[in-house]
Amino acid sequence: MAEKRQRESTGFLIKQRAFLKLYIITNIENGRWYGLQLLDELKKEFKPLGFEPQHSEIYRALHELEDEEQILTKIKVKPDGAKRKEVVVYKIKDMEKAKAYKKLVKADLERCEQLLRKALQDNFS
Amino acid sequence: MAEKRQRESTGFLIKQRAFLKLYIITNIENGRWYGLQLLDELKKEFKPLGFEPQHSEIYRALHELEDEEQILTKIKVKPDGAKRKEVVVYKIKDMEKAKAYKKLVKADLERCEQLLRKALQDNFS
DNA sequence: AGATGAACAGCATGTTCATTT
DNA sequence: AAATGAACATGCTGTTCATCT
Repeated sequence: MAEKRQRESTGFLIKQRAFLKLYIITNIENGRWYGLQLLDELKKEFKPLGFEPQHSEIYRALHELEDEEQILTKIKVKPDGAKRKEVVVYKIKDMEKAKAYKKLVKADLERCEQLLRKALQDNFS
Repeated sequence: MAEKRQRESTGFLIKQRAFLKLYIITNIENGRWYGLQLLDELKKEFKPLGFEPQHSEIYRALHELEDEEQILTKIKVKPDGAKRKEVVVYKIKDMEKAKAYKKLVKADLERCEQLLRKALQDNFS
C-alpha cells in the first residue's frame, strides 16, 4: 500500500501560498474579509507588478490558515439586502500564532530578497 | 485524442530554471564549464542563503540552453589523466541571444525584487 | 451574476536509477 | 567514485465544474 516519501525543499524562493497567507493575515488584522473580497484587493495590489493570483489559491490559503495553522476562524454572514449568497468571513483566532507565522515569513522574504539581489549583482555588473 | 490546453502563468516569482540559466550563462561567458562543476560552484554560492540546487536541474537548464534557447554548444572532452568519464563542456554559441536572454531575466528579477520589497513594506511597518 | 468549494490537470522540480569511465 | 542523462514521483497551482443565493 505504497509508502509515500516526502520531498525536501531545495530552498529556492518562497511559495505563492505562503506569500498570500501573509497578506491575508495582515488584511484580517485590520478588519473582516471574505474570500473574493481578498482576491479583488490582492489582484489590485499586484497587478502593476504583473502578478494576478487565482481565486482557488486564496481559498486554499484561507482553509489552511484555519485548519492547519489554526490562525483564523470563520463566521458565515448573510449579507444585508440578501439576494447574494452568504459570505464566509474570517477573523483572527490566535494572535500569537499569527505573529509567529508572520515572523517566519518575514525571515524568508528577506532571504529571498537577498537571493535576488545577489543574482542581480553577480550577473550584471 | 485529447487536446492539451496550455496553462497560463499568474506571474508570481521567477522559476528556478530561469534563475539557474542566468548564472550558467554568466559563468560560461568567463570560461568553459561542465555540469557537475557548475553544480558545485552554484551550491557553494547559494548555500549561505539556504538554497541548494539539484544536479538534474542543472542538466535540464544546460540542455534547454542548448536545444531551445540555442545559446550554448557543447564539446565532449576527455579529461587529462583519464580514468574519469568524459566531460561535457559548454561554451557560448550565440552571444546575441545570450545577451537578450540575460536582459529578459534581469527585468524579471527586478520585478520580483519589487514584489518582495512590497510585501515587506505592506506587512511589516 | 457573485460566492465558495472541490475535482481535475499541467508543469516544475525533487528523487531515483542506469550507464560510462 | 565522478559524470551525465533519463525515468519516475510529488507537490504547487492553474482550470474547470458544481452548488448555492
